[in-house]
Amino acid sequence: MPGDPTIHHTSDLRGSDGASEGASSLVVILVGAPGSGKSTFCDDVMAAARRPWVRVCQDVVANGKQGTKSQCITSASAALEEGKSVFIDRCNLEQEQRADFVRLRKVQVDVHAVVLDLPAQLCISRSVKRTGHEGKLQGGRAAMVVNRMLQKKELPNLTEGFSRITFCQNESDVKEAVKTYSQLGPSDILSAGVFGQKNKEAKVQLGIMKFLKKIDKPDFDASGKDSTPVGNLPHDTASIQTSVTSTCSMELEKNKEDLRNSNSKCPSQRSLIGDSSMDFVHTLAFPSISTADFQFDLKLASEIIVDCVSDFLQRFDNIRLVLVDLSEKSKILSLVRERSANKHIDSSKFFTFVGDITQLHTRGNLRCNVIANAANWRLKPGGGGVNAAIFKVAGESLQIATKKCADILSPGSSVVVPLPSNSPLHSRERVTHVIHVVGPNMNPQRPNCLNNDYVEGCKVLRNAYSSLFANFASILENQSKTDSKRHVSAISSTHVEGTTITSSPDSDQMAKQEAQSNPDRNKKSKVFATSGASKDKSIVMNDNHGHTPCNENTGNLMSSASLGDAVDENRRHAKVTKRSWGAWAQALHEIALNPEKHQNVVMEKSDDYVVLNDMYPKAKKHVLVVSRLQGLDSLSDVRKEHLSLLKTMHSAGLKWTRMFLKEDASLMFRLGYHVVPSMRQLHLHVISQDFDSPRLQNKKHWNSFNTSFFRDSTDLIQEIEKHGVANINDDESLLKMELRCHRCRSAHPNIPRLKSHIALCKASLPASLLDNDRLVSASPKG
DNA sequence: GTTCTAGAAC
DNA sequence: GTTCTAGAAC
Repeated sequence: MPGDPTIHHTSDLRGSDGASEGASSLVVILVGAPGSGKSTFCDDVMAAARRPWVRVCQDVVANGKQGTKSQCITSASAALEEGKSVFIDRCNLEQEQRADFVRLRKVQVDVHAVVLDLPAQLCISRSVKRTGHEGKLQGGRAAMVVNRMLQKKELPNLTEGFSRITFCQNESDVKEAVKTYSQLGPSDILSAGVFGQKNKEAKVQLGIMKFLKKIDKPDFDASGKDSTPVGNLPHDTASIQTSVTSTCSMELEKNKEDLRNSNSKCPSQRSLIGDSSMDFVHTLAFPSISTADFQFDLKLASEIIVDCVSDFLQRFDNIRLVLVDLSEKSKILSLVRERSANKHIDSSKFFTFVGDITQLHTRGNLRCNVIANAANWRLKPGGGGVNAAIFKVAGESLQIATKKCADILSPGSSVVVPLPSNSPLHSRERVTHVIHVVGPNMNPQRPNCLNNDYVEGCKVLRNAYSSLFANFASILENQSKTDSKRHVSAISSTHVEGTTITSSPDSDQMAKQEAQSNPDRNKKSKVFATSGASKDKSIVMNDNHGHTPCNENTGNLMSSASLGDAVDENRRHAKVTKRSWGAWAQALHEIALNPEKHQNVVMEKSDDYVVLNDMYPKAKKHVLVVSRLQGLDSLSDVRKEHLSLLKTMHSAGLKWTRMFLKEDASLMFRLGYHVVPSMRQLHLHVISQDFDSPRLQNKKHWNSFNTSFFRDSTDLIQEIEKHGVANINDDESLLKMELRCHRCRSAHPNIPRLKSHIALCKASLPASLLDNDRLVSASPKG
């Protein structure tokens, strides 16, 4: 072990004796300045490794070229999926730079840090001397860069989410660490904690790791009661090493399954979550999401439920999850029971329950402090089923409390609402929190259903449960913080050692405390499920993505709400609220309404539309067909009555493509609309697919034409014919997606590189563009 | 929509 | 140090 190579090294490296179901993968985040030897460390470990490793290096992640952080995350996730362990080989000197990689942690995936904290002088001299460095950082300027970076250095801390941190401060430390990791067999597990840190002053905060059950509590008394306030945890590295390699810890890691099934075997196994009295177990009761009104396939749903439950239970002790349904004959309950038994899930931690979720305590004699609601996207009472029942029993106070937390909820996400104590659900049923969840809709009788797209549906349903459980955990975490604060204050005021606080705080009080510890929680927000593999939905749930309030942007509200009676609601809503447009967004509106004043730019004019060149073309050919109908500003305003206008505009666009193709037969075109237009007045983009233009300058430009932010005119016409309204996903995070070539789908770190690539890429455009006449070219379907 | 610019990343 | 992004202002 670095710093003290002999201590605990043998016990440090332990096999799991085949007890675990599968090998645990590792994410090892290297932390160090350029020249600290990160790549060499990876190479040395991988040369002698006893498990499969993948090195993810930002300098080469994009097909051998420098890539982006999100590409690194994608690449790391892919390696983990394959059961490989991953080195994150980038500087990672600041906490923020590490955070996204720490989020790769999940069941069967631990995240470690290896800090190559070598003398700055050494790093600099190595950086200056080297040649052919992947990151092109070498020679004279290296010294300055390394110095600057080291000034910002933030050494990693367990509270960031690492289960193990190894500090290396000299070559022999590095050698030891290389040995430790290279000897790690496929199912071996390294013990948790901080190793090799010389600085005794360094604070070690273990609260979060305890919460995540990733490390043992370093100190507990013989009675097994948690008597050590966080502030009293040993800061001395040696004592941490001793505690994490105790017999109890060995058992814990050797056979997690056995220990999960028995709280009594190892006192330290008891989680410190929430209620410190052991007679109450935090319990979340939840209905099956999406399988009633939204008609999600029961078998698939049962698989997802059990998988998500199983994942979650591996992380937490002293909690219970209960799936509730009204009828004994419930198919979903029996499917879940069957699958759960097959997966050997501890039935004391997860079980099904027949009864009314609003009367579990009084009628069912089942104490559940948190219940989930299968909510609608508007978070409104009414409708039917569980949602109506919960709002009815909880009374108006739940509506008010909900309004304080969120406006709307998108499928796949959830929001926690602390239940005021005056709610009957709180006083009678002892429920302190309701978590509203929205799942995917598979019911064709409802607008915007997923049309049997079970790939997307399963993804959304998984997200819904992950979000629900993570939010349940967040309640416990907040309560745990509250308890631990109280605990500390109790000890300091009375000096009675070992006192445990058994009172459960009033939820109003707790809500206030929560608001203090998490200011965003009570912020009124829309809650959107984020898309993109790099984001961990289960971690950030109450994320306000910066969308404008509903009354300022009808379009935004409309299509983000893609469920149930969203369309009707928006029609009503659209009548009373209109999006406001900035002065700069009025240009097309002005031209469309007064084309005679703009003869210099108008190339064609009819009663229905005008055609003009886009003032800032994003390709060789880029024209706009602008509707002249007043009040029709964007796709979200389009209804069946506009169908013929849309068709007329499409024909006009096609006419112009034919003219362009006569000039240059190699061009290919798409005709479509931006889901959220920047300029007022409905306008159709006719754009050649070369994207060869100096005006294409940023990510937003690219993604607005190369993600589902761009909707093909033909598809929209079809949708409006069928449903009377366009099915649009206006998630503006689409505009921030990684940059991918529209031909070969390769990812690129920035716009200049993407542009160099697309200038050369000879791959065909995706086959999907050949469907439904989305692509217009000189030789049809070519 | 663009332009400007601070600051992130290396 | 340079390159590039992303947010503010218009």
